[in-house]
Amino acid sequence: MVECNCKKSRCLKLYCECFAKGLICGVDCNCSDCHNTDNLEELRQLVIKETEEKNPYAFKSKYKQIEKKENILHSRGCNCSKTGCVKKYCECFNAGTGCSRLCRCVNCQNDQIEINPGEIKKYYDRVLRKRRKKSILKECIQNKELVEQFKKKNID
DNA sequence: GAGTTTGAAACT
DNA sequence: CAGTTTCAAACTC
Repeated sequence: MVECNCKKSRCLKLYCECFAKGLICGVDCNCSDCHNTDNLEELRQLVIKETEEKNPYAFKSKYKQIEKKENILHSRGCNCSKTGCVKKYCECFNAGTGCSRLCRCVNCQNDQIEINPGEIKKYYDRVLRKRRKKSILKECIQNKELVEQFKKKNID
């Protein structure tokens, strides 16, 4: 069960675990000012679209099955510098998998997953973060009436 | 439970 | 692009 405790993201950023998994926030969430809801579906879809424009992999799984191996690979790698990748702060460790050449971690004490040099490109999801001039979420934060307009659209 | 630490996501 | 800030979860006490 995915649940979140977001206070500031309105649950429409990837910081929100529900949103990041493509889910609407549920009854178990303890979020504040949540905009990741059924009655704001249209706004939600717009933000999802924007997020995907910035990063096409945003809603794709970060975890890939390696061919002919049991291991799962974190396709973007981690960047841990302080925890040795042996705490749940590390997305690889948290997923119960090892680090690999895709990671840029320091003093890694996690298990290592071997990938052939030639396979690196195949597994690596290059995250290009395009900058946006305006985001619909930002507009909503600045102009609450916009949110109300989105809500009304769903009442009909 | 309150406060701190961490690294992904977001931003400049 | 690199450096910085924001964020919510992981962690500590």
